[in-house]
Amino acid sequence: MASSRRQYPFHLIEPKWQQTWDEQQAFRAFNPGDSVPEGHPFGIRHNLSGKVARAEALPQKFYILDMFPYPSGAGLHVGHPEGYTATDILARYRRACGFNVLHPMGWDSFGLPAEQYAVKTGQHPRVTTEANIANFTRQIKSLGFSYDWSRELATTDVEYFKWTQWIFLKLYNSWFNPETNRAEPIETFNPIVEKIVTGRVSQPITIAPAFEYELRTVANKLLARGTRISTIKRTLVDSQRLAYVAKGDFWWCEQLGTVLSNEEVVDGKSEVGGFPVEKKPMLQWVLRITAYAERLFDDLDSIDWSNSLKEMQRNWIGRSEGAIVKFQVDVPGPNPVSFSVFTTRPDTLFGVTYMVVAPEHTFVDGIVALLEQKKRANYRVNEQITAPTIRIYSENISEIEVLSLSAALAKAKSRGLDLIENNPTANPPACIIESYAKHVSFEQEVSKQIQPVRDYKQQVAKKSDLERTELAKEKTGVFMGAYAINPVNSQRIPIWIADYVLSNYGTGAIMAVPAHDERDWEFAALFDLPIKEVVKSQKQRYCNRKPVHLDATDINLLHSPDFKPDIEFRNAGSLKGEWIDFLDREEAIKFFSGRSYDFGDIVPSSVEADGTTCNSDFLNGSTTPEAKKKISAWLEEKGLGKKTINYKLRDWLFSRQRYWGEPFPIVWKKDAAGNLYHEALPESSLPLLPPSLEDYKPMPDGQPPLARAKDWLNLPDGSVRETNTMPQWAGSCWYYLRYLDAKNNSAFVGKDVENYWMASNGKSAGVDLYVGGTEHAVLHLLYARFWHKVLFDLGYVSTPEPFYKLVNQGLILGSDGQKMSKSRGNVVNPDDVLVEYGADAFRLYEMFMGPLQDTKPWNINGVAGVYKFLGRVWRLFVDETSETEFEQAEATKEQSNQELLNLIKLNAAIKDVAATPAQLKTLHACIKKVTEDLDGMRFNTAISAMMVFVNDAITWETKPVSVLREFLQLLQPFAPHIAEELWSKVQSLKSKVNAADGSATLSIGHQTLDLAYSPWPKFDAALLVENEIEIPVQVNGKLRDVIKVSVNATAAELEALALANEKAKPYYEGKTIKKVIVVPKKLVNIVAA
RNA sequence: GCCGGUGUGGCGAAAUGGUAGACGCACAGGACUUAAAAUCCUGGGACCGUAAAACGUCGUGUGGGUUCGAGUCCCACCACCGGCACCA
Repeated sequence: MASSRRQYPFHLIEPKWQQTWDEQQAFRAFNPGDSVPEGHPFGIRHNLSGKVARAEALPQKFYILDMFPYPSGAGLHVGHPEGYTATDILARYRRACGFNVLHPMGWDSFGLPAEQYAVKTGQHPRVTTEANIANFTRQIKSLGFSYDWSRELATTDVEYFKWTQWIFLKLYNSWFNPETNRAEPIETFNPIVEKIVTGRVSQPITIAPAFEYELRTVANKLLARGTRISTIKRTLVDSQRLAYVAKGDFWWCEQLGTVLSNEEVVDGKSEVGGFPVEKKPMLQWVLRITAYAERLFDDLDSIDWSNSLKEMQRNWIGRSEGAIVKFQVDVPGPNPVSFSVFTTRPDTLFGVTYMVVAPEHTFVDGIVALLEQKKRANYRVNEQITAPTIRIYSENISEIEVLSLSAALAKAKSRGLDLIENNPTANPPACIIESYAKHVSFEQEVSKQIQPVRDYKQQVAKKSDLERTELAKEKTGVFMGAYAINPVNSQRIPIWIADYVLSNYGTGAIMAVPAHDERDWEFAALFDLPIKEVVKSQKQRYCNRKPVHLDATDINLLHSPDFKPDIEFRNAGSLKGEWIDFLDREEAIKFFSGRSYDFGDIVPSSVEADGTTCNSDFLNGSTTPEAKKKISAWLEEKGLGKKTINYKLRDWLFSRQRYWGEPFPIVWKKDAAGNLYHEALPESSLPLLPPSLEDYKPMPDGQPPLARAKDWLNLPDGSVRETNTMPQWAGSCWYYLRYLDAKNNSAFVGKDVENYWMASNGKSAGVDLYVGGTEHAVLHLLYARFWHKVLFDLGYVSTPEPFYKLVNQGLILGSDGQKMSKSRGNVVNPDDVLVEYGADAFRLYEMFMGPLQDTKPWNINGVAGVYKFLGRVWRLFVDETSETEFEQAEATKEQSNQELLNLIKLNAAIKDVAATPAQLKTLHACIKKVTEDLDGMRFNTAISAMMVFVNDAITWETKPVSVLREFLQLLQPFAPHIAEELWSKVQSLKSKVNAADGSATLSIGHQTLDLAYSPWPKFDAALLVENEIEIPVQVNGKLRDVIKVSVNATAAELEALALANEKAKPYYEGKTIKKVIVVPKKLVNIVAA
C-alpha cells in the first residue's frame, strides 16, 4: 500500500500547517486581562488585536475539555484520538462561530508504571514520565488538534502539585457542618468542641442532637480514660476533618505494595493489573466523601450526562430510603441494651421473625461481656451487701429508689424476687430486683451459645471478602442465645449472627422478614426459623419449606392440568433438591398432602413487593406506601425509630504506599503524654517535594518508600513526616481548574479568571463539554465532583458542579470485534495510519465510523474510504496538470516544500461567477446539515453531508469560488490541514460576486482572516425551497406511486391527483374508498375496503 | 436478580409517526490503460419472475397492540453489551 500514489500531498500540507499554528499560537485562548498580540487571528476577528482583553470585551466563552491521558510508555492508541477529534471539531466550530474557546491538554502523569520501572531499573520516574510525555505530545500534535499548548500541565509538575497539596490542606482544615450541609473552615467547629468538652459557650450555637450525641460519646469515652482536655479537643477536631486518619480494614494489594480504594477494587482484584487484594486493618488517610453523598446524588439531576453514567454514579452512591428502628434486647438488669437496624421496609415490622447482627458488630462482643458481668453479679448474693443504703432498680429500669438494705430485701421478698447486687463499688451500691428465673434462663441460653458464637466469628474472620460474597451460595450463621423485643408487639425475637449481614452497611444489623426478603427467606429455610406473611400482593406465592427431590410421577402431576395455577421450580443451590412455588396456598397443600418425603410446611415464598399489609395489627389493610408512612410516624412518636436515608458510598481511602505521588504536607508529633498526632504544614512550606531515592522499593517492613529517606523524614524539631503519598486521582480532581490559569503562582486559579470561564453567564456554566471514556464513571468523575463541591463550599469556585455536559465516547474495538489489547495483537497505532493516509483522513475516519457514543470496530478500509473522499475534495480544487508537474518536481527533491506546494494551481473550472440556484441549494443544504449535526454532535452524518456536496460539485462545469470557499469553511473543523491549504489557494480569487449577501465575506477591515477564525457560514432557508416535490401515493398505507407536484399544491389538488393516478387505481378498484388522507407536502394515502 | 443501553443489507451505518437502507466500505459490470494500480461511470435488501426489465410478495431481534400509515409509539418476550449485586 505504501507504494500506491498519494491522493494528495498531505505529507507536505500537514506539517506545514501544524507548524504555522504553533508559531502563530493560533489557538491560544485569552483570559480576561491578557493582552492580545498584534496580528493574532483571534484579535483580528474580535477587534482585540494589540489590546488588553477586558472580560466585557471578550466574546462568549466555551470550555471544551478532554480527559487528559496517562502518558504510558505504549504511546497513543486509536481510542484516545476519538474523543480528542470530536472535541477538536467542536472547538474549531465554536471558534468559527465567534466563541472564545478554551481547549487545553495536559498529562495525568503520576502513576504506577513509571514507579515500577524505577524499582526495576533505578531510573527516576520523572525521567520516564518526561520521555513518555514527549512522545504523547508528538503524537497528539501530529493530529492537528487545536489545543492551547500555552496551558499545558502535568500533575507531576512541581508548580502543579504544589496546589494539589494546597487543596489537600483545605480539606484537612475543613469540616462538614451537618447543620449547614456544607464544608466550613475547621475554626467554625471549635466553638462546638468547646461546648462539648468544657460546656463553655461564647455565643449561642445549635448542634444537631444526633451529631452532639456522637461527639459527646467520643468525648465521654476519652474522659473516662482520663485523657487530657487538650487531647480530647484535638481528637474531636481531627475526627471531623474532611481529610482524616482512620483505623479500619482497607484493601491491601501485595503485588502493588499499596492500599487501594473501594473504587479501585473490581471483583476482588485490583483494577490496575488484576492482582488479588485483601482486607487488612490499618491506619490510613481518608477523605470524607460520604458527607457529600446526598449532594453528589441529588445534583446529578442538574447536569447533562448520559443516563447510564448517572445511573452508575447513583448505583455507587447507593441511596436508599428507609428507617432506623431501635430494638431492645431482652436482658435482665438495670442497663438496657439495644441495637438499631436499618430497613427499607419498616411496614413489614410485624413480619420480623429473627434478627441478624453482623459478626463484626460491637454488639456481639457487648452481649458476651454482658453475660460475664451477669455471671459475676450472680455469684455475689445479697448477704454480702452490708451498706446501710443501696440503690434499687426494679424490672422497669426507669424506677430508681434509694432504700436501706433491709427495706430493699423486704421489698424484694414481697414481690417474690431475689435481690442481686450489680455494682457494689458504687456509692451507695446499686442493686437490682429481678426475677431470678429470668436470669437463669438468659444465662443458660447465652452461655450455651458463647462458644459457637466465638467459633463462628473466628471462622468468618478467616474468610476472604470473595468467599463471603461471590462464592457464598449457602448462608451461614449462629444463634446468639439472646432475644430482642419487637417494639410493635413485644414479641421475643431470636438474635443471630450471620455473615450475610455486612458490618459496614446501614447499622450492621437487620430485622429479618423472611416472607418478603429473598436472603432472609433462604436463611429462615435453612435454620428453620418462622416465616410470617405481612404483605398480600398479586405476586404472592407459597412453597415448601424444605427442598425436595421430585420423582417422575410428581413432575408429571405438576405439569398436569390439575396444577395449572402457575407452578415454578426454584433451584435450591447447594442444598440440593427443589422448592416449588405455587400461586395458590391450597394448591400447594393439595399437592404435598400424602407425599412421603419431608417438605417442611407450606410457607409464603419470599416476595418483595408492594401490596396490602396483613397480620400487622394497626397496619392491616394499608397499602405499602401508606403502611410505611403510618409505621414511621408511629415509631417516631414513640422514639423507637426514624426515617433515614442510607448511602452505600464509603469514605475515600486517600493514601498510597508509593513514591511517585504527591507527598502529604503533614508531620507527626508526640504530645506530652506520648500520644502521636498529626499536624499540617503551613501553606508557605509548599510545595513539599519528595526526597530523591536510590531505591524505590517499599521498606522490608512494609513502610512506604519515602521512609527510606531518613534526612527527609526526620525534622529537626523531632517531628516525622507522613510517608504515604496521594493516589493518582488527586491530580485529576482539579486539573480542569488549573487550565484556566495554568501559570498563576499566587493562587491555584485566579478569581476573575475562574469567574470568566466557569461561572454561569446565562448560557453555560462550568466546563461546557467534557468528553472521555466510561471507565472513570465512579473514580475520577466522582472524586472530582467531590473536590469541586468542597472548593465551592469554601468559596474558591463559583459553581456547585464542574462538568455540566459530559459525553462518553464509545470504545473502539479491534478489526476482529474484540477489545484492543497487546495480547490479542489487534492494537492499531495511529502513527502507522498517519504515514499512509495523513491526519485529516484519520480524524475523518474516527468520526465517520458511527455515532461518537457507540462501541464500534476499527476497519482500515474505512480509512481508505474517507481518504478517497479527501482526494476528491483535492481534485475538486486543483488543476491536474499542475499536480503532475508537482509530482515530477518532488521527485527531483530540489525545491522546498512550500515551493513545491506553490506549483499546484487552482482548477480552471473555479471561477468568480455567480452560483446557480441549484448550486446554492446544494451548498446550503450542506451548511444546514453540517451545522445542525455539529450542534447535535452527529459527526458521521455531517461528514456524509459533505460527501454528498462533493459528489455533486465535482460534476459542475463551472465551480463558483464563493460556493467552494464556504464548503472549505464547513470542512475546516473536520480536516483542518487540507482545508487551510485549499483556502490559501482560493485566496487568489477574491469573490466580488456574492459579497453583497455576506456569504463570502473574506475579510474584516483590511486584513484577511485565517480560515480557522473566519465566521461560520449561515444557511439561507429560502434557497432550500423546492418548487416541485415528489409526493408518495399510498393505498392502505402501501406505496403505489410517486407523483411530482408543485410545492404549493393544495390538499384538494393532491387528492384529485392521487385519485387520478393510474398506478394506484388497481389497488382500490372494486372497493369503496373510505377516506383519503392528505398531508400537504408529505403524502396522500387512499384508504379503501 | 436489579439498573442502563443496543438489536436495520455481506460490513460501518442513515431515517421530526409519512417513499426503509442516505453516506461509506466490500462486491460486480463498464470506461481509461499494453497491463495493473489509481481515477471516472453504472448496479445493487431478500424472494418470485425474466434474455434484461416491468410488475408482484416479503423485509428493521420475536410475538401482540395503537394508527389511514410503525424501524420510530405502547405491552410482553428473546439475544448481546456495559454497570451493580447477600447494600437489608
